[in-house]
Amino acid sequence: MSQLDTVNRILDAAEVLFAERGFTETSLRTITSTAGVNLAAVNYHFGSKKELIQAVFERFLTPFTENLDRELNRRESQAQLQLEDLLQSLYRVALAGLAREGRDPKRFMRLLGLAYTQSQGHLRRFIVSRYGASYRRFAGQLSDALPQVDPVTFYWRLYFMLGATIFSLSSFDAIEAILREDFGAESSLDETLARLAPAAVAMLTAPDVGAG
Amino acid sequence: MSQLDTVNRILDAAEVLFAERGFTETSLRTITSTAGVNLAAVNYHFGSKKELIQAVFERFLTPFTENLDRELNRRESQAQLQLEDLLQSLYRVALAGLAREGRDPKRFMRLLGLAYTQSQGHLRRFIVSRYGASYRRFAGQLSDALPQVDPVTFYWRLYFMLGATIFSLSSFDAIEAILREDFGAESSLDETLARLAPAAVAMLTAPDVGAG
DNA sequence: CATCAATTAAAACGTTTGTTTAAGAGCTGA
DNA sequence: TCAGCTCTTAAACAAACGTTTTAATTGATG
Repeated sequence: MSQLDTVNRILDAAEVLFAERGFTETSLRTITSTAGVNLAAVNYHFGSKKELIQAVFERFLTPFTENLDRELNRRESQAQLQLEDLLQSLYRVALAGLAREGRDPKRFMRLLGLAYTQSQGHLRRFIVSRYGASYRRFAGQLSDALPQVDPVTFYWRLYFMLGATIFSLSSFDAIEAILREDFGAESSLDETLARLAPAAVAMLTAPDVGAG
Repeated sequence: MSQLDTVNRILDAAEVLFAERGFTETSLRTITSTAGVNLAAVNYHFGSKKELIQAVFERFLTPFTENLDRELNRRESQAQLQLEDLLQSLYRVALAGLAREGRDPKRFMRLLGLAYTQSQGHLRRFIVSRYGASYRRFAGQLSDALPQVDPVTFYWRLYFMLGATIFSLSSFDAIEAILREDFGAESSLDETLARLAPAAVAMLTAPDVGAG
């Protein structure tokens, strides 16, 4: 087993277990025994548990933001500012790009949800410093497509949209199971994104009552 | 110090610390030293850490659902099915009711977010079994106010709405700090709810493209 | 084949965790 | 006043945690 094997086996196991249980609830012993490697391998290859967590996110977020940036470049050169298209860029191009590389987009959203809600200060700092530029660029193009919306209102709605997206997609399997039981209706991720995009657009473009 | 004092001091400390750090990241020793009581008091009065977590939620959710049920009763007797009013019931009556009883609605939303995202199976079961009826009743009235929306679409949008609400309100302080820095605009919870309600309405009533 | 660095392995480290125990204190009612 | 119950206290428990150490093993290079 080469070094690269060991590192990837650890990342694979950690990614699945973190998404299932959270960071604190997943011990290094569970990760290493699932991966079939020695306990000390984590500290040897990654340094610490914190750095392993960051590495798991790096493996997800780097291709994701690369896909997103490519799409934002394409859009910028064409000066298109269609709102629904922009969300489709986020939802389809970036997520489908992940899927094409063999990474589960649902697991990605689940991890992203954890990054927001589990109070891991180091992780938030890591993500902001590493991927904050792409996020601000996307938010900027989104804001440009909504010139009629007051900036403060826009940013609140951006967080509403993020919440709706991260929350529902990170709990996708649970919600899907409930709907399947109650309505016998199977839902795919693509189908859910096709529901989410127009709902998000409606929320972003709602008449601004100008609270405050 | 009476027994009731000890119990309440523990609940007060646990509520704040859980909301700040999460369940696993908060030790019983931190809770009891913050509360100024003996370590063993938690196991004596509550039985275990899990039951303490449930007790914290019970103290929040019981008055919240009571307020909500009262409002739903009032609406049912009047046969009003105005969508925006219904959300205002949830947002203002229930949350403002909490505030009137001295309980911080922001902390409540933060805890509710944790309940969804931190994988505490026992807590989810506790909440569903105890407060599921009120939730289904609210969802039912909301569904009745949207007769034109396909049931499966409705339920997905319900989760989108829950996500937007829980996510943005549970991170209220963090978001507010960012907006204050970037725009110098202070945001109150009431103001944010006044932004959230119409955004949620717009999302729920968006044209149903009928995905699937 | 011998050498040397990189990697793996097993074991132990010191902390921290939730929980339990056993003794003490404080109050109540007879 | 004293028995009896409730509650608090201090101490200890075993288990689990992340990390470190030291030795064995591997694989490439001279």
